[in-house]
Amino acid sequence: MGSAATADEAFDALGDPTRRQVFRLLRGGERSVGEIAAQLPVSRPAVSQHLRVLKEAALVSDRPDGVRRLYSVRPTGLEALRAELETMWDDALSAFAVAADDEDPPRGRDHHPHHGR
Amino acid sequence: MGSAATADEAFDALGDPTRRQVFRLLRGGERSVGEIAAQLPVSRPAVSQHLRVLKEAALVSDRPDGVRRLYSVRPTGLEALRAELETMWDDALSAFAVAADDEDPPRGRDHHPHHGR
DNA sequence: GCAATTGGTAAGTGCTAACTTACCGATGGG
DNA sequence: CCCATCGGTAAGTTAGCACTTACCAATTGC
Repeated sequence: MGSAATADEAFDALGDPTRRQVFRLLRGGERSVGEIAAQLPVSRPAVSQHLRVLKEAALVSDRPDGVRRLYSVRPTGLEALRAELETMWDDALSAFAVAADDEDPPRGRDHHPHHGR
Repeated sequence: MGSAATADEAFDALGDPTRRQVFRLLRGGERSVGEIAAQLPVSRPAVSQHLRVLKEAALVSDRPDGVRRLYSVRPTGLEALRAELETMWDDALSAFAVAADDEDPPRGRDHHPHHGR
C-alpha cells in the first residue's frame, strides 16, 4: 500500500489545474497546509485532499512539525513521469520519421535539440 | 487559431486515461479514426472528441487520406511538456537539497541518474 | 489541565466532461 | 450517378470529482 509512483498516477494528479498550483508552490520549498491554502483561492480542506492525491502519486512527501505538517516535493514521482515522457518522445520521433511531416516545417529539418541524455 | 502548445494544455489533455490510450496508439504510427476506435472500449465519436483535444494541445496532427483522415503524433506538444517537466525537476532538486529527506530511501542507494542535460 | 492552533475526515452539493445515439456532409468506387 | 464508407457535429444523459461546511483528533503553550 502507499507509494506506487506510476506514470499514470502522476499524469492524473497533475491533470488538475489546482493541483498543479499546489505542486508549484511546493517547488519553492516545504510549506504547511495552511500556508498553501492561504495563497490559493480554495479552502484548506480542499488543499488537504489535493495533497493526498499528490502524495499517492509519490509527487510529495510530508513531515510532522509540531502541530503542523510540512509538505515538500519528492523527485520519485517526477522521475516516473520523466521516464514515460522519454519513451513517448522516442516513439514519437520514430513514428514521425515515417510520416516525415509536421505541418509546420518552416526552417530546415532537425529541430528539437531534445536533451543530451 | 489553434495550436497553442502550452504545457498546461498538454497536462490537461494527457490527464485523461482514454486520451493517453489514444495517444499511445498513435505512437505506433499514423492511424485512422476508425482504427483507433476499434482498439478501444469507446465509440468512434468519443475518439473524435478526444482527438480534437489532443490536436488543440499540439500533441497530434491530422492529414486527409481519401475518405479517411489519418492522425499522427506531433513532437511540438511533447516538447512543451518536457520543458516544463525539466523546470519542475530542477526546482524539485534544489528544494530537495534544502529538505534533504526522501522518507523513502530503502534498498536503492544513489538513485535518480537524472539525465546529462 | 485547559484553551488554542493545525490539519485530516465526513457528508453533501453542483458543475464539468466523458460518453452515448442520431444525423449530416464529404469523398470514392461501381 | 448512386450508394457505401468515413468522420465530424449536435443533443442529451450520467458519473465523477472538485469544492464546500461541520466536526473531531492531536499537539503545544500558558
